[in-house]
Amino acid sequence: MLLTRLARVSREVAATSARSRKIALLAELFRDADADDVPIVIPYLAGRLPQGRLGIGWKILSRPVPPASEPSLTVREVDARLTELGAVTGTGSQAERARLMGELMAAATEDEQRFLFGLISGEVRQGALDAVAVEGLAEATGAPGADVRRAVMLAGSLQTVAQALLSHGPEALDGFRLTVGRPVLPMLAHTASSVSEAVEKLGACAVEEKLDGIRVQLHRDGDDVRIYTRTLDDITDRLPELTSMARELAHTRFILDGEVIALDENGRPRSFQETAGRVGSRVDVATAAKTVPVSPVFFDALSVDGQDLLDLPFTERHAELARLVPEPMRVRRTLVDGPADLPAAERFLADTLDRGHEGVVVKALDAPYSAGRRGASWLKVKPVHTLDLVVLAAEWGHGRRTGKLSNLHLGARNPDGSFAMLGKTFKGMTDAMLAWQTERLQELAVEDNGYVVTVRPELVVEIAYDGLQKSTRYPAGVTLRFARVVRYREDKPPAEADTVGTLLAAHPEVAR
DNA sequence: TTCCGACAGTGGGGTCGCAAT
DNA sequence: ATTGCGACCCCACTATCGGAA
Repeated sequence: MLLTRLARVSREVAATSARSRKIALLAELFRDADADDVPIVIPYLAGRLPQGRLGIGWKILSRPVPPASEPSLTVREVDARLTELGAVTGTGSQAERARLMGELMAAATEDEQRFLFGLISGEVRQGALDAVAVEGLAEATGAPGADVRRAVMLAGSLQTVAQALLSHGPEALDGFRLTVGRPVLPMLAHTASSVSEAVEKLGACAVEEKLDGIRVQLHRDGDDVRIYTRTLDDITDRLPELTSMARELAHTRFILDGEVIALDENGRPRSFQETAGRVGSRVDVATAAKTVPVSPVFFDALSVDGQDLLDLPFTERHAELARLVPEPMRVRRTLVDGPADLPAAERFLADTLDRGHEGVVVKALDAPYSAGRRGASWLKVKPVHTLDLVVLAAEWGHGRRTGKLSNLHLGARNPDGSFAMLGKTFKGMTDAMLAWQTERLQELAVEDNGYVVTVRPELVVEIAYDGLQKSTRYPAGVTLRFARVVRYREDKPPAEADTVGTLLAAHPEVAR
C-alpha cells in the first residue's frame, strides 16, 4: 500500500469531527490493507510508530526538505527505512539519522511529509488515536467492539490484536487472555473535588492512600519476575530490590498492581523528583538503588495462581492481595459503608496528608478492574492550592488553538515590585476565556516575536496548583506543579498579587 | 580527556469540547 | 446528563551525542 493513501485518509479523518465517520474511514483503509501492511498501517493510523523511539525529534524534522513531486513510497518501504534509521548508534549516529531522515523526506510528497512529521513528532492531530482505531478495526473485521477493546487491553498492544484478527477472524480474539508475563494496560482514576463527593458517588468504598510515586505492574511466574510501567515499558532491570522481594513471597504465580516510592529514614515520602530520578536511572542501578531505595506498595491483584481476577469485585481482588502480600507492602486504607461514614473518610485523608502523601483514591468495592480505562469507580482526591499571579507573557497556540494566545507565563511578586516567573499553564481555560485573553493580552503587549507575546504585568489571574517543586529553570528556584487557570481577577491590581515569599512560606518542605 | 549544552524520551499530570450513549 | 476520547501543553529527570574547554 502506498503511503500517500494513508496521508490522504489521515487528512480526511482530521477534517471530520464525527467519530462514526472517522471510524468508517479507518475501517475502509484497514479492509484494503495487505496482510503484510497491517502491522504498519494500523499503528500509523492510530498515530503511533511501531519502532517506538527513533532518536528523531522536532529539531531534525523541522529541517526543510524539498518534497517529491510524485508519490512513490510504500508503507513497507517507509517502515524498513525507519527501522534502519532507529538502529543507528554510536559516534556520528545523530548526523547519520538526520541524513537518513532527510533522504526519506525527500522521497515524500508534501502531503506525505506532513503525515510523517506528525507521526514521528507524535502529534498527528487527526482526532483519532488508539481508541478510534480499535473501533475501526472492529468495523473492518466484523468483530464486536467491546471484544476487540478487551483483547487490546489484555495484549497491551493494538498491532498484535489487529494481526491476529485480520488473519484469523473474530475467533482469534479468544486467544487473548490475561497471561502472567504479558503486561495489561492499568486501570486509571478520575478526579473528585472532595472526599464527600467521591463517597456519595460510589457508596460502599475503600479509601486508600495516594502515593506520589511510579506506577508498577509486577508479574511473577516461578523465578521469572517482570516489572512494567503505566505505559507497559519493562523496567525490571532498574528495580532489583522489587525482584528479590517478589521471589520471597509464598505464591509463585501472580500479577500485582501498585506503586513504588522512595521513603526517607522516617518512612516519609521523598519528593517525586527523587523517586522518578531513581526509577529513571538505568546505567548504574546498583548505586542508585543504594542511595535512593524504593519501596513497593501494592493495591490490587489481577491474577493469582493462574486465576484471572479482573472481573471480580474489588473486595474479592483485595482479599486475594491480602493473602499474597504482607501488610507493610499493601497500601494503607480504610473501609467506608457510605455517606454516613464520611467523618472516618475525612479523618483518613487528613492523616494521609499528615504523613506527607498526596491525597487519597476512593474505590468502589463492587467494581471490576477496568484495564486501560479511566474507570469511574476510582476517584482521586487531592488538596488544591490557589494563588493570584500576574501574566507576564503568553505563547501562540497550536492546532485548535492556532491564532489564540494560549500558554500563559505566570509571575509572583518580588519585594521590590518586580515579578519572578514561576512557570506556565495552558490548562483550565474555556474557548471564551481563550478568545478574551487573546484580545486583552494584545492590548497589553510590549513585544511579539511570533512565538511569545510579552505583556505589561498588569493582568491578575487566579491559578490552582497541586504543589511546589524545586526548579533550576525559574529564578525563585521553584515552580508550580500542574498549574491551571481558575479565573481572571480584573478586580485585583498586580500590586496585590501573591508574593514569592508567601508562596515559599506555604510550602516549607520544598523551600527548605 | 573531560565537561557541558542541546536534544530525545519518559515519568508525573488537569481541564475543555465534542460525539455518542 | 454522563462518559470517553483527544487536544492542549506543562515540568523534572536521565541518557546520549557532539563540540568546547
